[in-house]
Amino acid sequence: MQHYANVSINLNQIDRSYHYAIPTDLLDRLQPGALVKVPFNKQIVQGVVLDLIDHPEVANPLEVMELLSDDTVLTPAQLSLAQWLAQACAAPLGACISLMIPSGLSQRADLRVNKIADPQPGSAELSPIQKRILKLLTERGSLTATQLERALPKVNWRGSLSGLRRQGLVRMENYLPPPRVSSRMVRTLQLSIDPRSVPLVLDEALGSRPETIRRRRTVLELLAAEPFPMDLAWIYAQSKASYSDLKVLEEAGLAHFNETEAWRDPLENIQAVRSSPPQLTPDQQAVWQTIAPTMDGPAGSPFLLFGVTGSGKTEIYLKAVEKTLSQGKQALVMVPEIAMTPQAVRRFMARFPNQVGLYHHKLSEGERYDTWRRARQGDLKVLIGSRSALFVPLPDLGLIVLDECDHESYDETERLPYYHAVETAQALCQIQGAHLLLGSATPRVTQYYQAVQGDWQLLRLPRRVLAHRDSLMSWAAAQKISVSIPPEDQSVIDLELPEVQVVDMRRELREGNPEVLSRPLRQALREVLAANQQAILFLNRKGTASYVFCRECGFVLRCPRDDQPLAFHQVRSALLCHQCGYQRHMPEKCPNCGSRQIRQLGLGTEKLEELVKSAFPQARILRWDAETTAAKDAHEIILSHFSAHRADILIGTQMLAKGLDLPLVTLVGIVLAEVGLNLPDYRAAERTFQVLTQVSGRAGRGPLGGRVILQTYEPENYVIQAAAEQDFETFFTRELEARRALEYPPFTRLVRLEYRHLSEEKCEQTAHEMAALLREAAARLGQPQPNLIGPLPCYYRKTFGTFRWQIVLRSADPLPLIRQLPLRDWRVEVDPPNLL
DNA sequence: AGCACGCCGACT
DNA sequence: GTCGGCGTGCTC
Repeated sequence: MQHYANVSINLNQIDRSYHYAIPTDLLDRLQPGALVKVPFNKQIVQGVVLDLIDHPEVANPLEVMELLSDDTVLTPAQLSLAQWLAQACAAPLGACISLMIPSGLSQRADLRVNKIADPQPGSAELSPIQKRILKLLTERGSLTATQLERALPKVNWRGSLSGLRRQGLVRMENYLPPPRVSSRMVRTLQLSIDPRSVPLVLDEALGSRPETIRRRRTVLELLAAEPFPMDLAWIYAQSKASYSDLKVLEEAGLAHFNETEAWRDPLENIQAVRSSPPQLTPDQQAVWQTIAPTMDGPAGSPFLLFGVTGSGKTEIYLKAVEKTLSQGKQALVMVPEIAMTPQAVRRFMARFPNQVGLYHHKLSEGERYDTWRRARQGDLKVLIGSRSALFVPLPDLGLIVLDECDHESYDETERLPYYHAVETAQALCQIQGAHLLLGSATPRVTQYYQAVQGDWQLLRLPRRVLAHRDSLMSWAAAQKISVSIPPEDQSVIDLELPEVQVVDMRRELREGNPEVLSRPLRQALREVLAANQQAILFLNRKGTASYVFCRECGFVLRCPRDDQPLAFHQVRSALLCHQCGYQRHMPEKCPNCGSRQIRQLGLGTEKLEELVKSAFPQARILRWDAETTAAKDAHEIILSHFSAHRADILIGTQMLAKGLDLPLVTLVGIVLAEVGLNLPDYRAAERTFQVLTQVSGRAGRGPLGGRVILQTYEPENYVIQAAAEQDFETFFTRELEARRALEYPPFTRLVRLEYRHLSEEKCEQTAHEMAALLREAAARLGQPQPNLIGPLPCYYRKTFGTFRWQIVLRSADPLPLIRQLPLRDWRVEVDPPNLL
């Protein structure tokens, strides 16, 4: 019998597990994955049993205090996934396990403080803080750490408390507060007799007054018609009966009360009409014929479904899910920004009624808890969610669909572990033997590289499908417009990509137009307004801040050593290369053409709105960016206003790239295409290409067609040109060569080490010490000198008053080296999504 | 994470 | 002189 448990502590920074003795009453109830309460360094905390062991590594381990879950909280697959995550992300195991505990169940240690004596007149004087604490305790009785924190913000009350305890004035007690969620139970009533004997029940058994007898008989008939226990609320609504009526039926032995669990379901009030699969287009047919036979066999390499928005990827997802369900397995469907895209959920609900669950961080704790339990029981066959849905247990997982796999919301950047949903999904599929289907209109360079290398299987849906004939006709009728529709026999209509016109802004300036809006864009806007159609103006705000370029010739100031754009640093009034640390003064004149028109970019959406307003005073303008969407539901409000044609021009940032079909939009104006391209980051080119093609795709989503006007100071740049041609292959080939030359992924792997501190000197010093440790560790491992970028200040050098410095390590296999380092207080990102 | 311990500057 | 700031080490 194994009398000890190896327990992972559910605290974010704990990087190892600890051994505890199992008390006899728990000996046969503890198993790997169980949630337990344990003492830990004078605290009481939550932990998860990793495994049961015979011999503890310390002499007299403390005992497990309590089993907190009847069932295990983590499935075996989840335990494996947590261990994989800890390795892959170089993150503490505790943080990885915490991800998989539904937030309502997770408990944090708390402190309760009680006053046990009044200060004696003769004894030592109390400090001001101690007096305040005692006063609070006298007024309010016992206080928890949370309450003290609220009452005494920014005060070190913990330190003062220990003094009070030494004097015997207060008692402190560590405890674990109860979980915040539990199952919601509803009372039900069920027939105790055979339904066929209900008509035989005598009136006398039901009561004395005819009215009462009728009410109670109605209840019996209701129950007889329904073989399952019935909610009391449902009975009341249908029968006018009251609780006392039901009680009488119970006492007469005709029915009995029961309790069943009521699921809190975020999809409860969403209507979806059941729909059957449409006929596949020939392209879809071809793709499906590759996927379907593979899905009959064991899981192999992932599929990458490469197709522009509107090319019909979702129908393939639906087919794959359908096949998974027919094999008796569960499917996980991951969608970025799920909270903002109810239409995707509706489509799955319509195809798989009553089998779909929804999971994302905006749900209530109760909804998440119930969805988690239904998924674990195998009740839910399809789970749709954001990246956090990866950590919902699906014991019979057969398929993961990951839509728009290039999307940045699949990278966790806020808190530990800094994981990537695509790689994590891949690991989970491997653990559970499930198939993986990725989809993207604009895959990342690293992702497409995997596909061309053959690690992933590439599938293409090259054409945009406009719409099915019927829905198109009804839309046109509703808008009171006439559309020309191709011949009768085509039920599906292909849609051409919009035409893109590149406007050279240097030429505009030379020819006497110094404005932000070029003459062709103004003209196009005039035409759109005259035709009562809609336009979108796009300005990529990311990176508008600080690169320096010449308006005369388009020249961007770059590092002479490695060609990275130089960033302008206000404080030092200097230009700095974030790749190698090269530094120089801001020049007076353009080094390329001698013009004095050299400046850093300073245009935002707000300024743009102002310019457009004065140029087109009659137009109704909406602005859509981080500022105007701060309020709750602002996204939907702005979008619905615009799609209802209550505005003519929508001005916005990258948010515009995604979103609804807007068929009345016939013009997309890209105000300055190369913004973002000049951020000092290795993925700047691919992000710019992605956002430009996505925004261009907003034009011409309807039968009215559409066009794109792309303004730029760098019309020769390969990213701009490829985006204008919507030519992914050319972009990919050129970008891959650039990555190879600069030793960036996919040719190396990166690890970003970031240090934050209030003092910049401290940052700089600590970063240099760490760089030295890195070199020592490499030598110890017998590796060549590590390939480092930095130590350097981050591009966003100061955020919320703290300074940031970073070291980037480039290596084919950086993890063994990273594991050698004392990285407490450092932020460690393996395969960082950016280097800013 | 949070607690103890030990070292330092600021103020009674 | 001590209060309370913070850096460091440890938790079965």
